[in-house]
Amino acid sequence: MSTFYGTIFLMNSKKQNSYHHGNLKESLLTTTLHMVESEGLDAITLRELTQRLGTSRSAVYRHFESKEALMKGVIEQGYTQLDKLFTPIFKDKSRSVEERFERMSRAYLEFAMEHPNLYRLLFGERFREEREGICDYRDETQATGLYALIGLLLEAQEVGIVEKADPMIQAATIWASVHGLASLLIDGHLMMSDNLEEIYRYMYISLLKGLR
Amino acid sequence: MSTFYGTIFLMNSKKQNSYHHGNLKESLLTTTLHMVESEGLDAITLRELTQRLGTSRSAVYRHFESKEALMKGVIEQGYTQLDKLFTPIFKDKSRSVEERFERMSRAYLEFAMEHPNLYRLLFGERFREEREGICDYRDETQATGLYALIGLLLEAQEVGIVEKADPMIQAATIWASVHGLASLLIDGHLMMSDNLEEIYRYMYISLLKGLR
DNA sequence: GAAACAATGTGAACAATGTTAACATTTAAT
DNA sequence: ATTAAATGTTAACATTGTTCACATTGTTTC
Repeated sequence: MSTFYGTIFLMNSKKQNSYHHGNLKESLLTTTLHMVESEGLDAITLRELTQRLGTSRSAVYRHFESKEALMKGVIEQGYTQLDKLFTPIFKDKSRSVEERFERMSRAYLEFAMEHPNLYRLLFGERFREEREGICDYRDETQATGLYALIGLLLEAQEVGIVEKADPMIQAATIWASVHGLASLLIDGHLMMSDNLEEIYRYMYISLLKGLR
Repeated sequence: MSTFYGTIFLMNSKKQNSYHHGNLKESLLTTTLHMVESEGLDAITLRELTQRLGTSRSAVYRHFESKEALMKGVIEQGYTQLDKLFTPIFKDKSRSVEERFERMSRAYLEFAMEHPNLYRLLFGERFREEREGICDYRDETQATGLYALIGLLLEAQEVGIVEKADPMIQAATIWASVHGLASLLIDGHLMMSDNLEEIYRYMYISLLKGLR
């Protein structure tokens, strides 16, 4: 995912010998996201963050009410990145429904495993309040949540590879499976990295089989 | 789950007018578990904890190397409680395999929803290191992890309601589904408490259907 | 262009947290 | 009874997020 953060270093560097940073708010969001990804949620301290940007701690409070408000902004950025990653897969009408399904679940799991810290930020136990209003699965414009999955399910129902039933409930079923596997893996509950592919295949196949 | 903590109040109260507490280590573990359950992980501070027990903060360090070591002890207690809850369901040979399956998954989900904070402590993102060595699914004596589920799956394969395949992988598939649903629910990703029963039923049925 | 104002950044302080070290008290062992 | 070990206390420390008074820069208004 090098494309995600390609512009970081330009944005982070403070304008030389200037009192004002220039675009501190943006830099704060981007750098925090970067730090979360590479070092985890616990590594985020305002001191470390502002030190990297060459500003003082209290400068943060000119742009965000609190650290949590900053994190809320970072979460928003994270979901945007997710959308950018997933929307093309969902909307790629050149591929069959089956293919899109397969690619979708794979991409989801891969994202979780390649960016465990970011995944925990977006879907984990912390920042539940900060997430409110950001990740609404009923928002049609968001591919992140359940909504895009529902569209795909409706197509799948037409093609006949998924039984006709409430797509919302089917989407929840699928999301639960994939999110559950991702969570168990990145949080160290399933220590089976050797046969991960096997597990994934079995889960994916039996998942579709169960929905047929 | 009132039975869990029936003895707390006796154990927590300090021996009157005595320098030594009596059983501080036990009280620390029990009270912390209680606090986690009722107020969440963030509410656990050594100050609040020791104040409730009538001791000083630093007394904790006579029994635990650090706060994290204390939490590790609490996690151990939590898994013990889970085992006590689940083992009878697993081993109740008076019931059919189907019944035990159904009761098991229900009990798991109910536990997560009734004790979300405790569930997060045991299975969430935090305390991954502290969990190490405690929750090993390969330990035959633990009903908590995958092992008991594997036993049940072998029975189910005999009866014919589950196809013959690697039970470890099947167990991972089931656990992922149930854990995924539980996590999404308690962390506010599925705001559908009204039709929760419907979702659960659909997921459970399609899960079994997929494994057949 | 100068003055007034808003936006943004700084430095010193604060309270809350986990942790440690030196000392006190009780219990157990010899 | 004396000594040693176990257990608890007090005072301090470093780290964290946060706030407040002040400084600097950018923008608007006349």
